[in-house]
Amino acid sequence: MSEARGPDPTRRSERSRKAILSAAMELMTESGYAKTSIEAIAARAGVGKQTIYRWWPSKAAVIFDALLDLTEGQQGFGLLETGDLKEDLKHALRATAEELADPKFDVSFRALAIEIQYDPKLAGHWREKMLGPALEATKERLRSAQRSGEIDDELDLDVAVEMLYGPLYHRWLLQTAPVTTQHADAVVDLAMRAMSR
Amino acid sequence: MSEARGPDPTRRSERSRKAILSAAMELMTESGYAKTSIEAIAARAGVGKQTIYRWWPSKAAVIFDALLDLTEGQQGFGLLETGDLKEDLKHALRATAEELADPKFDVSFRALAIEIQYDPKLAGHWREKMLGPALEATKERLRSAQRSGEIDDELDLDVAVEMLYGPLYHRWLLQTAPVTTQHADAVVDLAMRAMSR
Amino acid sequence: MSEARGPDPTRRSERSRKAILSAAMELMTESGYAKTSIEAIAARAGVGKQTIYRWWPSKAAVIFDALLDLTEGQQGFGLLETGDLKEDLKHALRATAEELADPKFDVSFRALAIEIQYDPKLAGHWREKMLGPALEATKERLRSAQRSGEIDDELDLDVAVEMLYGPLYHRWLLQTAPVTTQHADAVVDLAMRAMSR
Amino acid sequence: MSEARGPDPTRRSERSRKAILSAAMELMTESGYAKTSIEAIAARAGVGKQTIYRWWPSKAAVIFDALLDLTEGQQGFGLLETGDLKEDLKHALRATAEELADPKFDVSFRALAIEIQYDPKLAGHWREKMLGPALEATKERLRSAQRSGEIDDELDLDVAVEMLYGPLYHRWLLQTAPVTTQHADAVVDLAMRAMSR
DNA sequence: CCGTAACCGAGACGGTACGTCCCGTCTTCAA
DNA sequence: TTGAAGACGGGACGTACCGTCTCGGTTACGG
Repeated sequence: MSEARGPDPTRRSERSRKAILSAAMELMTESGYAKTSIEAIAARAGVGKQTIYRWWPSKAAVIFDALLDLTEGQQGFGLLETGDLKEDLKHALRATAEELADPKFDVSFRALAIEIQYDPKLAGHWREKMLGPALEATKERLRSAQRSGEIDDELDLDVAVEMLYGPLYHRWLLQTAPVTTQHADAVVDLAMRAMSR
Repeated sequence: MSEARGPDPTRRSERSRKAILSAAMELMTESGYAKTSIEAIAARAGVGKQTIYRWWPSKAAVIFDALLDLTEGQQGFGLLETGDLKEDLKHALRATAEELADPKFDVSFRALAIEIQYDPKLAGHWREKMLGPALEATKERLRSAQRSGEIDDELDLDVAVEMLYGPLYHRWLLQTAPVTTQHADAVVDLAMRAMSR
Repeated sequence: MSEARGPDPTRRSERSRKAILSAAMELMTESGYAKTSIEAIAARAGVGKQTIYRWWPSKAAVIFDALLDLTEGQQGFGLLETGDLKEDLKHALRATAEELADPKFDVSFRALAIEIQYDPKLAGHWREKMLGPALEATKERLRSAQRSGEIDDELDLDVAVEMLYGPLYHRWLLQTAPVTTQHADAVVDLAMRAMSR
Repeated sequence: MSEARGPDPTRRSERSRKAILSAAMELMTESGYAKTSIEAIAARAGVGKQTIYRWWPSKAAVIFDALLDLTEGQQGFGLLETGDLKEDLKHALRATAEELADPKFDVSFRALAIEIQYDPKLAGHWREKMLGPALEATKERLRSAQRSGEIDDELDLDVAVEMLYGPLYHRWLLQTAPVTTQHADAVVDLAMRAMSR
């Protein structure tokens, strides 16, 4: 999010960047998105407001970077390829379920899910950096399963991926029931029946 | 949302109620949730701010009622029961897809999906009045299909319902692709393979 | 200064008005004009900033009203008419000298003397309400002295008045020497020599 | 104003000094004192902010130097000594009147007249370099007139000088009427009546 | 049929946060 | 080492809304 043209990125203070990102995350979990003001982030981070406005175009962009920072260092997005498709998918979906159940993630993720409605640039970053990798990796694993004959090779993989992750997001978004690893397992078991042959 | 204790509902001005709700909807589609202020709604509706605060506890509650008002008069939530399960499900999911693709719905629905995070009372109404009926109706249709032997009667119907609606919401929420009736059909076709026998 | 068109003056809070004016005066004497921010006035007065901006167009306008409030209730501007012109003038100039020497007055008066440069509306009020009355009263006293033959009736009274007050303001503005009642007396004594016959 | 201890004056860039001073003057006449920020002066002069802060302690000090620069090269402050006191005084006062009527001078002079209230060091320079010379020269001319018997040798020359310049400054400061050479003449004519014998 | 108690429109109030401008300091790099 | 450039922590600007409050006016009901 931080590629603004004006200021000189080589002179950027890494110290401030980190302080801002972690102050943002703290405030999000403590008080939620609406009450997390730029002013409060700046104060908590011990930084001038301008230093935030210089490098990020909006509160949402700060949260986005903070969330990326949090995710970073996590697994390399590639799915396991143990030979057992069902287990590999369960592994992936359990990770997603845990993320969605983690309050740190939950609050920020949900907030960004709205903001992308109004901010096309943010929406792009969101798709490319936030969701794309995991979804693409899953699709790739399914492609490999098609090659090995485990699943139907006529299958529309986009819909298949949605059938895997969709139920989790449905539960999470609409708060109809808690998102758990058991639920993830149940989803994979059922989805496999649709994909087989 | 309008059951607050203090004021006397019998003396409530229906004229103001309607003006507020439609002003709210207008502003939401014109400018989005964040910029739709109570002040602006009051001004647009030709109403004092207090008249809003008297009857609704928050902006989200106003939007919620406005959205309900919009949905109202739509189909009676019960699913068709033509004997052809696949067609009945397609009918239902196409309706949902069209709603999600409708900007009027989109903006408000998405906004409320965040707010329920912070407002448990709203979350309750949301589940009961907004989502519950359609989801429950679908579950009921699946139960009837179990009874008639069309689908597996060991099936976990909660997960089955999520497998139907989840892919639509996934696409819509994450903006990975447009939500269309064709997509709804594809989802039903695939999900049927998981539910059969 | 407070005749702005927008807000309804009948609903104005007298309590706030007074609090603002005296907070402004306090801060002026404590910290000077530059450091007297609207924000600080509002905070000290226990008032929202908007309440200041609603009724005054600028910081200078607030100070102006505060200064007027201070002056108000003072002598009725009319000069004494004891029959002894020299004594009457000394009475008037001593009062002016005391004002100029009073820090409360000094700070605000000097600040306004700049601001009128940029704000024609303020300049008008300044001439009409702040300076005009005293100057006009002095001129009137001189006119009466002309009628009674005490002073030359060819005299240009505008210049005569300036010759009385000018030396005091010169000293005060340029800080060349302290402004005292003794100085006022000396000025009157000398000026009388120019006006006589 | 430019004698700060730290930096080495022999290495100072004359180019920058001039650019800063004239940028300051330009901005003062274009936008007034309040809107003439150090940042704007630096930008207009094509100079880093530090170069200003290195050599001047405050915005007022820059303006002061800029104003001195402007005055410099003007008449050598000494009053004419033609033998005709009245004409010599008129010559001097007309010059002052023209200065006060010149917008370039007006804006800066007025601004400094406030600042000296808060900055004793500046006040000193102001008295010594800005006002002192002209006032002292006038006093000297009056002394010479006392010696030649043209005017009363009991006269308090400080008050006499104030009686000459005071009316001009009074008009200028309080904006009661325009300051013109005609006015200067009228003042001298009247003041001469007080000083004679 | 006449108070009187409510809702209503309007909007002033004490506040919080916005996004911007500028302060004065500090750091980097070129000449 | 000076100077151009500009990032930094910070303070104030003037504006937009927040949610509460008070003000007339206008129904509409109970004595």
